[in-house]
Amino acid sequence: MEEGYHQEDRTVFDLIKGLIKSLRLFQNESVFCENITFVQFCILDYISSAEGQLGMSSLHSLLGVEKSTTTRLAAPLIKQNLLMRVASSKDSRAVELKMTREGEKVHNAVWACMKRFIEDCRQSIPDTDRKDVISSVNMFIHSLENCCRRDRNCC
Amino acid sequence: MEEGYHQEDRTVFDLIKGLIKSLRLFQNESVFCENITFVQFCILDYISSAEGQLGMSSLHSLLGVEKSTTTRLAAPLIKQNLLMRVASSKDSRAVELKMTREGEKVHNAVWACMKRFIEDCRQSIPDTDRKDVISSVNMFIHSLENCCRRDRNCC
DNA sequence: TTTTTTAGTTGTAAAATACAACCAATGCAT
DNA sequence: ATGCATTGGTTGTATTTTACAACTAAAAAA
Repeated sequence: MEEGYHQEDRTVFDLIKGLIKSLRLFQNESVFCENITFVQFCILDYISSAEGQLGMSSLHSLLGVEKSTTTRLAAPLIKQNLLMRVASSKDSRAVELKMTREGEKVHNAVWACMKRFIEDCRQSIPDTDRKDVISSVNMFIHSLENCCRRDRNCC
Repeated sequence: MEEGYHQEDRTVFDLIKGLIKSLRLFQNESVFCENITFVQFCILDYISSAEGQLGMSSLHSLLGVEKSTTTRLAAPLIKQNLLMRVASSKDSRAVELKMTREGEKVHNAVWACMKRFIEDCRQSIPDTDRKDVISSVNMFIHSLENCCRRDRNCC
């Protein structure tokens, strides 16, 4: 009983290592596509999904990083004129990020590129398993997030 | 048909974003546990699994990073006397990393800590779904790796 | 009205990561 | 045996992500 659980602990850890390794392609720090990084593309994508405008604090929640990190991640996109900062009408402390016309173009171009990669992924998974895979990966993500939320005195 | 595929592209991309977000806890750059980072722990773990000794080029394959990165990642572990460099008997260019007694202690301590986290993860997933989840996440990892291997002129 | 919380920026700093360049050892082709 | 290609690994250089602390000002709560 104890032995079986031990083995499964190892299996879960191997999954985590495997995921980190295979997802590293996306988190590669060098320029990813159209002169932006993968995380920067994610930002454009979140804003695109929010009808072209999103508050910094919403964005920081979506990204799951510190507020300071969100400021730094958005800065190159503002500099490249893919996003613009807009004062919030509701709270004068707050800033909203708005997609520019240029930002839409870059978002679309990178998404077109991304789709080719995703289609390859999809084709690697048999049709019959696909829904199970999607459902199970979501379940795994939620279990990871569950654990991240708990108080810990270590790790 | 086209519409359905489009929607599924989005779903896969959302999975990738979700995974990157939830795995970020591990890749947090601050010290993770026992004065080492998560990736450094992975290195100790790979070496532990290889009976305490592993070549640099094997390690760089397992990690999925550039050789230069492997050198940098191992350096703090050598400095902290958790690993030691050993010349290869087969190829005088090659270096092998050997676990020290201290390294074993740290590896065991961090693994004990890691197990608590993994047990939480495991408990979040219903018993009935667990094997499916493990199998499906593995399938997803393999499909990502499949795509990473293909030649690309972009991304 | 006062205190607490929140929004976001900036200073500072660390870790991971890559590419180029390099040197020497090994493997391969002739 | 010789010459060329490949491999093993390091170092220089540089970028991105990321966090914590400190700060200011606005909003919310007591």
